[in-house]
Amino acid sequence: MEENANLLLKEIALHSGSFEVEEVANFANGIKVTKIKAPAADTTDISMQIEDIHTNFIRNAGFSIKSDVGHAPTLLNAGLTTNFIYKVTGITSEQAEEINAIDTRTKNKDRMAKIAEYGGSVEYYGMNHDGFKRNLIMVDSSMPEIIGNMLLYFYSEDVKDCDKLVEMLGERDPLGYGDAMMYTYKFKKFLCSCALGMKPAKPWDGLDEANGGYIIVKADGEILAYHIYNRNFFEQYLLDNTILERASTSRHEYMSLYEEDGEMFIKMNLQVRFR
DNA sequence: AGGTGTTAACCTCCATTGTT
DNA sequence: AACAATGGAGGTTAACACCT
Repeated sequence: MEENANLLLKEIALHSGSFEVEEVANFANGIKVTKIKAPAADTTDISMQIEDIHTNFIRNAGFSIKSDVGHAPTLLNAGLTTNFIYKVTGITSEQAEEINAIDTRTKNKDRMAKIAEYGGSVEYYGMNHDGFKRNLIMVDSSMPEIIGNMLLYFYSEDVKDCDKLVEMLGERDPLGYGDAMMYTYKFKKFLCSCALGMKPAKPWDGLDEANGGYIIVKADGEILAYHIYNRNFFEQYLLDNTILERASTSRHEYMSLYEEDGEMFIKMNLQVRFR
């Protein structure tokens, strides 16, 4: 086991992209491992029996494994479901057409900049998918608005670190709490929910699927576990190590101005990745 | 110290794969 | 067909060593 694990780690570090390691594949087949990942719908990658030495309490717990050896993994994947809708005022149809035509490599940023240049203002309006909205409301009734504002900062001001974005929320206080802590606390709950099994489109029951926590494989192969028992540490880890990402605009159909009932809107997409 | 070329890391955007 | 998860191409930026 150890020999093959080390070999595989070495090979992964050596290659980029997809490749085959025949020796390890043969070994895996030999120990009756034919699938190398859990089904996409499962958050739990591995089940372990945890024994508490203080209470002798033994239980089975599911852990989710995230690896930094290859590409940075995602915490929440983008989809049409993760689009947020914004109302845009102060932009004419002609200007909108011009803005939509911007097709630079950094078109997200550039289009937002152009809207600002033309004196347009963008304001959170709603969510694209009622199912995801429901799930967010389950975490916190203000979550759609909180994340909606956060996304707006991300796309218009080019700040992507979650911890910085939460700080900005605290300073600007879009929901009028008068208390910056509120945003940090609530957003951590959101990240935690994602980590433990909440998916955008699937109605969430609020129960933790990966009820053990996370196992993180660092880039050098070192393994560390975040147990949900230390929930505060776990949540802090998530906040400190995640960024928002711009997913494909064509694929997820966002970042284009469009008119509906004489009013103008734009969609922005949410995707969270580890850094 | 300041300029310059090279390399590595990071980003952005898009694609693929497997599942339901 | 929609969704979740992850891979990958290729450009941009930062870091570094080297030279003047």
